[in-house]
Order: sequence, then C-alpha cells, then structure tokens
Amino acid sequence: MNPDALRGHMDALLLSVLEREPLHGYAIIEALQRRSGGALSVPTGTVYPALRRLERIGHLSSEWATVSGRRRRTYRLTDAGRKQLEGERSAWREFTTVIGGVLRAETSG
Amino acid sequence: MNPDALRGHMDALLLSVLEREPLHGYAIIEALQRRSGGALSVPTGTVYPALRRLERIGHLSSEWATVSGRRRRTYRLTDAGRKQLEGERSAWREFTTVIGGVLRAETSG
DNA sequence: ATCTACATATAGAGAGCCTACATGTAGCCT
DNA sequence: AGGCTACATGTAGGCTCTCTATATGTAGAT
Repeated sequence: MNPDALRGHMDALLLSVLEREPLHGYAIIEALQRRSGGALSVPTGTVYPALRRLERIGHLSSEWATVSGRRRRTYRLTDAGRKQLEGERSAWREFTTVIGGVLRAETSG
Repeated sequence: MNPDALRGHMDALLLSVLEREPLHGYAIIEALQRRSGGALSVPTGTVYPALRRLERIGHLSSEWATVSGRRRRTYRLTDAGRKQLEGERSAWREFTTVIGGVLRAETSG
C-alpha cells in the first residue's frame, strides 16, 4: 500500500477502529492490521502522532492506565469525534465516487 | 474535496484523462472537471508540475504546438505510462477495498 | 543474559498538493 | 485606448502528513 495514498484517510481509519470501543495505540495498530486482512501495517511513527493530533483537535480523548506493569494511553471517541467519523464516511463515499468515476470513464470527453 | 485525499491519486487521474487522446495542461484541467461532474477543480500549480514529473519519469511525452497564437504543450501517454495506468487502476481497486473495508467494518474485532 | 512482544514517543526527512504570483496572447466591449 | 475575460504555462514557497530511524522501558520466555 503506497503511503501517499493513505494521506487524508488516516483520521477516518483511526476514528473508525475506535467507534465500538476505546483502544490504546498499540491495539489500534493491531486492529487496523486485522481489519484490513493484513494489508495495513501502519507504523508507530504514524499512529502515535496522529492520535495526539486527533486529541488536540477534540476528536479523541485519552487517559492513562497501567496493565500488568505496562503503561497504556487509551483513546476514546468524543462526541465531536463521532460526528467527525460520520463526515469522514460520507467524504470517503464522495471521494471514491469521484475518483473512481474519472478512472473508469470510457465515455466521450 | 479535501486536497490531502488526492495525494497519491493525482498520477492516476492525469494518466486516465490522457488515455484516449493527447491533451495539453489546460485541457486536462477542464477534462478532469467535466469528468468529475464539477467536483474536481485541480489548480494549475498542481497540474503543471505533476505533468512535468510524469514526463521526467517517462510516463508521458510532450511536444509544443501553437494554436491561434497561443503556445500549448501537449502531453501523451508513453508505453510505460499506459502500463503504469493499468497499475494505478489495480492499486486503486485494492486501496478502496482495504480502506472501505475498515471503514465499514461492523463485525467483531 | 538475551530475545521477543508489548507499549509510547520524538526528530527529521521526504513528497506532493496548494496558494500566490508572474508572464503572455486573443477577443470582446466600451 | 483601456479593461476585462478566457486561454495557456510556469515557478517559489508553504504546509501538512506519513514514514524512517531512534530512544526508552516493562514482562516473560529461553
């Protein structure tokens, strides 16, 4: 998967895996990999900064926990984040329709 | 359309509009707009450098022409460009499948 | 002791899309 | 003559995000 292709879709992915339940960063990476059937291996250097950014703009909130001696930062969707996820989903549909339409275009012009 | 979403898909769009016939930059911009039903307004500052880049890596070739007093640089697909377009199309299908799958995921995990 | 899995974080690089600006022709209108 | 719009190409610089590489530390197995 070309990294550049993920641009602008990372937020949607992260919000999406957090929709059902709060997760910490490491678990989010695993969830993305599992849900994508192994196609998505998003590096920590991408995910952790992205999560912090999403928290900064109010789409996520986080709290620390210690589980069996290891510190975790667990993120959950805020109300704004849930609303944002809706927006991301409809943006995704529009995006695929538009780009897909151009790529498929067999008609004149 | 969020600019970042286009990242990594610009090449596919440009190669795609050049598939049937050679076009110059300005006409390419119009073609993208027309084919997308008005959704894509790609600025000249994006298109012209991108076309040059695609020529540099051998996916396009160009030649100058003067039409009614105005200079045009007309781009056409090379064989490599045509092959690349195939690759872009299958990459697009995989991309939408993977991301779409994660965004839609309602199943456990 | 050493290795792997778990867990978070940052610095810096790289790339590409955008805004803004620069340049010039043609044609229409006043 | 002057001004406006459409046509046509191009570059400089900014911005933002993703990635690579690196750092730090715990737990558990060998």
